[in-house]
Amino acid sequence: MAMDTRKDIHNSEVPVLCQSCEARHNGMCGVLEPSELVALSKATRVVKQPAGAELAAEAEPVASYANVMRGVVKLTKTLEDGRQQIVGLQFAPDFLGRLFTQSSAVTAQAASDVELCRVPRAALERLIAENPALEHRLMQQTLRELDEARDWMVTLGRKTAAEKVASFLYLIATHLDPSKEEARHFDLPLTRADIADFLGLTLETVSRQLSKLRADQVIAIANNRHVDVFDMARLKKRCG
Amino acid sequence: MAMDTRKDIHNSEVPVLCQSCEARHNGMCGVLEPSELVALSKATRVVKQPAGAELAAEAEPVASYANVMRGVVKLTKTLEDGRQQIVGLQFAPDFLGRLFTQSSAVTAQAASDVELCRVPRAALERLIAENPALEHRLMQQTLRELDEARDWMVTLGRKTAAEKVASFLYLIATHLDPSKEEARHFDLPLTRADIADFLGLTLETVSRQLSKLRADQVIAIANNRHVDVFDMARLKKRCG
DNA sequence: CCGGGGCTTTGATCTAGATCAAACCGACGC
DNA sequence: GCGTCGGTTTGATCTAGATCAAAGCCCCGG
Repeated sequence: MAMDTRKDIHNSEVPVLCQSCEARHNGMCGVLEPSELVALSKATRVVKQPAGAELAAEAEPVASYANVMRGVVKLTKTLEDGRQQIVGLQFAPDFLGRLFTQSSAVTAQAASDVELCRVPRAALERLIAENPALEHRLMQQTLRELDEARDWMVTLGRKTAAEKVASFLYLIATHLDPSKEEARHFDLPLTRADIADFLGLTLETVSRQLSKLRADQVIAIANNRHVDVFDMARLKKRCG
Repeated sequence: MAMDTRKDIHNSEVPVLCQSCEARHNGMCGVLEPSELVALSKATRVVKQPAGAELAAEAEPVASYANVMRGVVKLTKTLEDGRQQIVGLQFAPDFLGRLFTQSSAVTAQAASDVELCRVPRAALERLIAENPALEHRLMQQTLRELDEARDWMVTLGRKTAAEKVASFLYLIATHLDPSKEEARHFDLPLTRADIADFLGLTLETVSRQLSKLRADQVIAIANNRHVDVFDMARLKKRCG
């Protein structure tokens, strides 16, 4: 079909649900031809999940992959005695799931209310096998996630509590809204306890450090969740 | 060539250097046809580097990728004020390098004496573009590295010093010798200072915890570097 | 045989962040 | 309007691990 070579000029052949989807622009679906997208969309299902919903459990088989369309998903690992660590946050339009293995090594939980586009395992794996460009795109995201995980290892292993909290705020400011490079205003997608689990701290320490940033006029916080960053450069400097 | 379909039965067509190489068995070269291996081997070069040699610098362009053939490579990140974190260790036959980007996000340094098989950027990227199986294999390794990075985030964020040191020893016991699942005897590839940088501790704390494991008869240490694990199960239990 | 330089161990003290405890705040149901 | 409940803040105290300090060990070179 001649149109296939002009997929970026208009998208009349693209499924309605996909037309405004972030994954179509910056996510994995951007590499699919309209015909592939139509075929894939027959197998996908958009689902909404409330904050707190468990999307996949550590060491449990997962029947489907997903793209995050809206909201934030947290990936956690837990030691036998209950100590918990958040090992990653996924924002729209990130791909969600551990490719090529039956069960996930992490627990995935909705941090905020989320909207996911679920893709059955088999359908996606078939498409990957047929279309190397899709695997390439997913490889790119995986490499980015690995870079980010390693950055975070520095934060966990070598930064002070103050630097950790500043780093967290900066991470959210740069990742929450896919349309902005650095957002000055945003709602925190995590509770203080979750932030602590992401930073390797206690919730009391997180709260104290946020209070300090507020006292120092770097940020303002309204309703516990809403953050205004007065001076992004100053916040960045505090990241260590 | 009919032989191509029988590449696992014998390897008379495989370059001499590759025949006993770990990468040919468990590394990325395992997916290459003999003909591809011959072509690739024309561009590769085996190099030895002494412990401490810098193989790639953070934010500096890298001219080639490599496979680790022998020894251990440490990947580090450094904050402006000099605080350092080791964000990964690469053992034979791991692939070394950040695909699809000009410059590395980490510093790569030989932790022990190492032997590398260097592949020029362009040659490998061309081969990847031609052979999706190779990208698939590299994707598998990248996913495994991501899993390991996330496991380590739990260690960094939530474990005690004692658990961190035990976890490090267990990591080495399971990764250093590609032919063994769990080695009871091995030489530590890192100094106490490096171990500290990997665990987010000080070298004094590492030393104290090693002394404690020795006092508790979990391990013995000879010549600072050589470790004997008396009871692997007990070591594992101490990993938290 | 002696001296110096890495690396490591061990000891004494200090402190960032944990833990324990109490109060606060806003939302919600009754 | 009032109690209660999840999440948060703030305060007082405690402790794991950092920091500071001093040997010790091993290897190498003279």
